[in-house]
Amino acid sequence: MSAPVKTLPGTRKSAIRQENQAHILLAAEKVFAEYGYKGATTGLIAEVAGVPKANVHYYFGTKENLYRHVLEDIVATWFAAAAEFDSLDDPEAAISHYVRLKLRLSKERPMGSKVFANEIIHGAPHLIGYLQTTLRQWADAKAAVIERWAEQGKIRPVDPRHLLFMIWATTQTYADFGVQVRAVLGVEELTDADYERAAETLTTVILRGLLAG
Amino acid sequence: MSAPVKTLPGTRKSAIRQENQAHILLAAEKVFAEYGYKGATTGLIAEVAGVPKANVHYYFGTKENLYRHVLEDIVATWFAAAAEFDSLDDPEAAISHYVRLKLRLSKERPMGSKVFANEIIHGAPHLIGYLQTTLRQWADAKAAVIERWAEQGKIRPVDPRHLLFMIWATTQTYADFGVQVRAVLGVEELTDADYERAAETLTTVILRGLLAG
DNA sequence: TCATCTCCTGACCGATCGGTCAAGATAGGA
DNA sequence: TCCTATCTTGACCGATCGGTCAGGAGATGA
Repeated sequence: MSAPVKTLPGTRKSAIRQENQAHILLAAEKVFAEYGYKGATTGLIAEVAGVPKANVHYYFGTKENLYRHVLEDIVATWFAAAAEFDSLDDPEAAISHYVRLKLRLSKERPMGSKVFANEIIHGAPHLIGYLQTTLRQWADAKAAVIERWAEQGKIRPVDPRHLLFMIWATTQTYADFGVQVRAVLGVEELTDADYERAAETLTTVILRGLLAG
Repeated sequence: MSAPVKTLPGTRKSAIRQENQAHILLAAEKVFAEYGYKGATTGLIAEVAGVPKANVHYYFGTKENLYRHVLEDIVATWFAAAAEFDSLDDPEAAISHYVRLKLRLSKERPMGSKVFANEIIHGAPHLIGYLQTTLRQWADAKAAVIERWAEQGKIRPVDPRHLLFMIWATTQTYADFGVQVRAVLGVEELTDADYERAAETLTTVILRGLLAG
């Protein structure tokens, strides 16, 4: 009776609401990854999720808002994973661990990686703030750790940020450019052994490239 | 009077035709890179090219056909560049040369790289044949060269294809993920010095990781 | 000069998409 | 049981987009 504020109904989290939102989010991640933001249609997302199109708009309002939720979900997952980087003092263990972690994310959540890649390629209109604040600070912190390793003689001097780009690029390529990887390897799908081989190659080359002596 | 075949008029290359097509292709590469295939509109491409929308369709027929031309242009450029890889017997010179070459392409033709990346991320519907034939054969040939290096003791044994993925990913990330790179480095635009620093880091880490001893 | 291509372009069309809406179905606490 | 908030859905709408077309403007060679 008081203020008829135009919010999405049901801010409270009913069981039905939570479950439907989760289904739609999962379908949206898949469709956004496969067709891009513009190419994805709310109708197709609804179809994949197994609900009428109006239902998608009932729960998320606009396509833009749904996309934002998908992005936030991905960023949160990745950021949680990134927290494990500096838990170790030993560069060999830390980098090896981080590379394998990122590689596992590429394998288990390729759709999320593709949505993120798409967003960045197109200028990161929704994530530019995140890149310039949170991610940059995170990278600064990691760079400090890497530089300390160099000072302590644990690794050779290296530009820490370019090293980070290197790790990100080499691990995410197995998700984002999966089709190319499969074509070159001549396989239908990457097996656990393929991923292990990738992890072995990446960690070996990078660590040998970094470690002193 | 004979066969009224429905082809695009003027297969002959008039000066006007060539110039207009070049303008439109350039604009299309930019718009496709920025907005993706679906997100790009023929109207915007026309506006960027400085011609009426009908003119775009006059020269290229469909959006799909225009996109195909843009892709072919990019693939041709990249493939021409790739030919320089095995011109050298020395792994250090060959890899260093190839990395710097790819990095220069990322710097000078980032839009093309983005269009290509977009195509691959979305499953490469137009390039799957190219990936499975031309690119795969090229990669096989390069893999043989790399394996010979290992047999000759010039480098340590390494999976040659994963090494290629590594080089591709680390160099192209400076074009495709340019926004992220700039945000982390805290700069408005990458300078020649930034690219030199990237080249130095990449070649150093990879070569130290590869070379024996 | 005339004929005949090629080029140019505003106006238009059908299809599709994001989003709305009204009305019915359902669930659950009092 | 009844009431109310939430959920569900087909039908619909305005906007936008790819593509078409008719007809005028230029160019070119005979």
